[in-house]
Amino acid sequence: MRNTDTQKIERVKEAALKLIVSKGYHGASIAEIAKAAQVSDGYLYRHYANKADLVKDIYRSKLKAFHDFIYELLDADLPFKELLKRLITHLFAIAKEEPETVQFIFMMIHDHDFDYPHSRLLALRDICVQLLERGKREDVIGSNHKAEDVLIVVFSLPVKLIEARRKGVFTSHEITSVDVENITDICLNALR
Amino acid sequence: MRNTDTQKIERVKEAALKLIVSKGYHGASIAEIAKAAQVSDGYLYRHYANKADLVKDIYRSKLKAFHDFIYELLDADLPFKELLKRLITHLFAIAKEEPETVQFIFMMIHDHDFDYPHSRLLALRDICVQLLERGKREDVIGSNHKAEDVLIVVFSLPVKLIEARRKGVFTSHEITSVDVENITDICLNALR
Amino acid sequence: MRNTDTQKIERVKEAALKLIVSKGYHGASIAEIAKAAQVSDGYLYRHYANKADLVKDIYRSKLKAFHDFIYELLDADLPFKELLKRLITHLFAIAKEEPETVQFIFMMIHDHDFDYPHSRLLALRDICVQLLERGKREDVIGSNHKAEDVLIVVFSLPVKLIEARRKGVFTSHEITSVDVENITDICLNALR
Amino acid sequence: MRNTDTQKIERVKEAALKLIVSKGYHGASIAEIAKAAQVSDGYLYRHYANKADLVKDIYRSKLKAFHDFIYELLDADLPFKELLKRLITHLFAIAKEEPETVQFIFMMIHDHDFDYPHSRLLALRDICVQLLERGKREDVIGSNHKAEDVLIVVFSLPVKLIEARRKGVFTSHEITSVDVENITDICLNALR
DNA sequence: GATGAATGAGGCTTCATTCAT
DNA sequence: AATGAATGAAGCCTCATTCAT
Repeated sequence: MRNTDTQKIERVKEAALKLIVSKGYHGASIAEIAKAAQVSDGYLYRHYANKADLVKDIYRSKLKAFHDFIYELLDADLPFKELLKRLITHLFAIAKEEPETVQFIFMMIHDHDFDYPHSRLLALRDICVQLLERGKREDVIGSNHKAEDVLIVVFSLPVKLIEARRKGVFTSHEITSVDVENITDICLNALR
Repeated sequence: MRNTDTQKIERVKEAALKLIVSKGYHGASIAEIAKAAQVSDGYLYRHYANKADLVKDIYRSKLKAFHDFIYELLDADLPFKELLKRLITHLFAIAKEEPETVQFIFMMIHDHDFDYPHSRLLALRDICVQLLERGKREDVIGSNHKAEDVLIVVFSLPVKLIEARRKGVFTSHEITSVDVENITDICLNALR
Repeated sequence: MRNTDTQKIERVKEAALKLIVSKGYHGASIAEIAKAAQVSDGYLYRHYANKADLVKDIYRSKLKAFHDFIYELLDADLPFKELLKRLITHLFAIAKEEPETVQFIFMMIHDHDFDYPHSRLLALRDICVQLLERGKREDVIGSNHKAEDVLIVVFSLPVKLIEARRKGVFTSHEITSVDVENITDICLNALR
Repeated sequence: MRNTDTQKIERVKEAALKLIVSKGYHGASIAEIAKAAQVSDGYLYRHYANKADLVKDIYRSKLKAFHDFIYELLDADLPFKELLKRLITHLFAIAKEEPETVQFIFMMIHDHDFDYPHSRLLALRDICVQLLERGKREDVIGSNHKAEDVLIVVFSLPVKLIEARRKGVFTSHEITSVDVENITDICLNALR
């Protein structure tokens, strides 16, 4: 029962994410989400007060999953470059395996109706600070740099590549390990 | 008459942009846009076939204005670093003076209902290629880099800073000339 | 439940028919129809894709009910004249008991937006052919006549009387059995 | 000028009739009518108080033209059968040459928003009475018949044929002189 | 707990009509 | 006299949400 329940709500979240990415927040109706999740319309309202709440929950959990992954990386005792490479590899893997998730986060970030959750903001800050410290300790990040610089470099360059490829600005080739190396180097150079 | 007309439709475009940024495409109703522009609901439909058309027009024109500015920079015979600095300065100026415009473009880029106009894609490509050539000629961009790398670096780093400041990830300080220098240097390093 | 449901949708169809007759297709708004049927606006759209669909359904069902009645008459083994009399009596009865229905069908027939359903066209053809055969077999219809003549005579004369009375061209007296006799005779003469 | 004026308003009436027939009363917009008539939207309102007035005027004038034609026939001293034949020929001719006119009248007749003009009702009555008298005088109409019977027979049978052909109930062949003879005979038989 | 029928507010769009020019 | 830009009421339809079962 608890099991069924968890599966049901997971199906709802998955369906919501996919439909919102492909049709926008308002374009994805509760009826459609419920149908795709093989759940009744009313079922949603036993778990969430309204549509926005459902979306916020998905947003929060996706961000958390990403941050959790980074914390795991930080816990493993890796050289900075290796850490960065794995982080970028992970980002590209998500973009490949569940491109809707990346799209979804992009959409939410730019939708004023959905604030970036404060707890996530704190986590993001913390992550950047830790990365900066690691980088400086290993002398791969210049002493003049701040945590904000890390944020800007590490969390925008890989993401911009994903976007550029999806849009086919120059090419639509799948992202490969060559790209990982390239982006990692660019990031390292940027922060030198 | 012609004058009034131009002002009216400009008010509509401005109101639409602002409301869409603050409430999303679907959240900004025609009624609200028209009211904010002090225009009747029907007025819109004398100029655009529908709501999407209005938005596409704004999107296209904002992108074009940005690309036009860059082309002007390219035409002026500036050293690469100076060119880059001015480009970044311009981006920050827009973000400061009309933050909604930047937000609007972000939203559109991530909204599947609104394709990036093909003509703009070509312009963007062309701009990156020209920047790459300039950079290589002056030996400030490494010979291993491609136009895509320029795109990723030049068009994501400054923009990410704008976003980080707006969200107050680390600070909400206004962006200053110090930041311009900093971001310019990071970009140059990134492409070395 | 099922019961309520059927009643509801019947109320909608009835209200739609009446309002369309009195105000025309475009004159009868969904809001008005729904209100008259004591149903919400949205209710309609759980049963029909749109307004036109609702109207088509009513149109089709009214024509079918009429054709079904004639088929029953044809199945009963009546002399041609008696058959004709009953058909005409039925038409007048409908015109008296539910004048809107007759009006509705007239309106639909002359509205280019609503095609005469093909299945009904075939039924009408079939009915005329059967009537012709019967009449010829009993020698009350001249051998020179075609099914089209039957159509023209049987389905226009009674209907034109209904219309003339409704408009009060000569009189607005209710249609009586005397009229039935009269019209029947005129029809029989016409096809002799 | 007067000339131009008359032409203009005639163009408007013609455009209105055609558009109303093909798209319905509400489907034909003033803008479209004005455009088709190469006239400004506002021009209509210098001649008619509103859209309905324009339509009423067209309706009235089309009916009048038809009645005038019949009065001319009545004035010519023709045998009843010849008179009837010419009337029917005329009806078919209109149906062929300007089918929209016939359609238009049908639509108006069944549209409760547009009353049959009283003056036309009187004319129609008068016409039927005169036809009845003629027929009786020549002994081709039975003494038992009333003016209403004439109305029903003469004004519904030919019209129903036109409709049947247009809809292709049995055939879509153009109406020919053979049909004229046939319908004339049927009418005469009907009134014997 | 779960459903899904029903609601009705609100969205986009059309178009008859007005009126300044 | 004639225009046509502008209006805004009103129409059709969608969909988040509720609630009886």
